[in-house]
Amino acid sequence: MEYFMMPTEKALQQFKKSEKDVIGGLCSLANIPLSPETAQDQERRIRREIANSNERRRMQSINAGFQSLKTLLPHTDGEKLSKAAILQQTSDYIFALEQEKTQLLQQNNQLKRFIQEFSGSSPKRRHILEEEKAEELRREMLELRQQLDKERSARMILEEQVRSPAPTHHPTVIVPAPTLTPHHVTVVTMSPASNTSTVSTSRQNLDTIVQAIQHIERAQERRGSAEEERRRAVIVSPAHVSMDTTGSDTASDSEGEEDCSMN
DNA sequence: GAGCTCGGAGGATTACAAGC
DNA sequence: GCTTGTAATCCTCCGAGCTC
Repeated sequence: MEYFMMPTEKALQQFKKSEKDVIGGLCSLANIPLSPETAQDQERRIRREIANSNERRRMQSINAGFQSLKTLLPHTDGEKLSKAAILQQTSDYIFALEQEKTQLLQQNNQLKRFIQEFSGSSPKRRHILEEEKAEELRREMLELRQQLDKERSARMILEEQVRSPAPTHHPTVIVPAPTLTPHHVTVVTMSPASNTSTVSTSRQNLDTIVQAIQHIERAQERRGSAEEERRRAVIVSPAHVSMDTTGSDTASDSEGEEDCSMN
């Protein structure tokens, strides 16, 4: 088919060449002495044959390589694969093997660490573990401090509400300040928001009340005086509170001391 | 310069779809 | 089911370029 599409000149050239080959071959078979030109052609033909043979061998080695590659591929027994497919699948297979290798190395390292941890720790290792523990404690302290700051600011807001002139109808607890100054009191009010706000706010309020009660109990133990108890820790109405607290310098002065009471 | 490698051209073979 | 056209793949040949 493609032969007929070939340019006429080329076809003719090829035909002439093969004709020469045939003639040369016949002459050599018949021991007919060749003209100098034909001998040259024959030499060329021999060279060509050698080159072709080499090319065949090269192709055979390439194909052998492809076959050996194919045998290394998984699940290719009897499956027909082109050279391109063999190359592609080989590439994929190598990639998959490398992934698997990486995964296995990671597992190996994990197991090594595990064994090291459980096979008696060296002083150095112990030191490292202690450092880690200390770091963990530092983190916990930091978290507690942040939580404390939050609670403090929440309480400041509450105190601000207490100091405001508008009367509130929420239960208020006056907590004796844990200081030596006898007239300092801390006012803790259930905020109106506690009814509608989030659970965390209610929890904060509840915690504050509990802490206030504990404070009172401690104060009672310390002072032992019934009269002082009555004066320093009373549950009063909101109107009372606003009157009492506005007169005192509690809110601002007790700020630093609350840290101790809260902690 | 001989040998080797590479790329292009052409032919053979095979698989598959479409038309009858 | 058979024929035909087509695409894909492989092999061989050949010339050109590179290496030792």
